[in-house]
Amino acid sequence: MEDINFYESVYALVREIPVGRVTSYGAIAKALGRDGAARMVGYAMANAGNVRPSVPAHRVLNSKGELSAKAAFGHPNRMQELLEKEGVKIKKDRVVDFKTVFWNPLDEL
DNA sequence: AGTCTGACTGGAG
DNA sequence: TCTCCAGCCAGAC
Repeated sequence: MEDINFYESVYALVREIPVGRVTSYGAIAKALGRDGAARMVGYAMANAGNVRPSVPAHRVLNSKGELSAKAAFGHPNRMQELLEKEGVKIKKDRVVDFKTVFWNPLDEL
């Protein structure tokens, strides 16, 4: 994935996230060989809404498993609802059993 | 080329 | 478990 833009790489990887699983910005950055560019991943996701095909941005959380992006989903509970609909339990804006639901692109891709 | 910014991160208190 | 802080990187101006 070096022949395309950084953003496109991010979107492509995010689209690989299995339903019912989540990952972190840092994990994605590292998987793309840009360890430390976690902030950039988040910045790229901010534009995910305009990208086609759609990107399951709600499956990308910060390293603590918190829904740090919920504010960008229109309604504050939208992101949580999407995740719970896929089987991911949320408690106080945080994924329950984050370590278990966590999807590591470096391990499983 | 310089400066600012952000859906982040890991460590310290 | 929570808050604060400095370090990070690519893109927009």
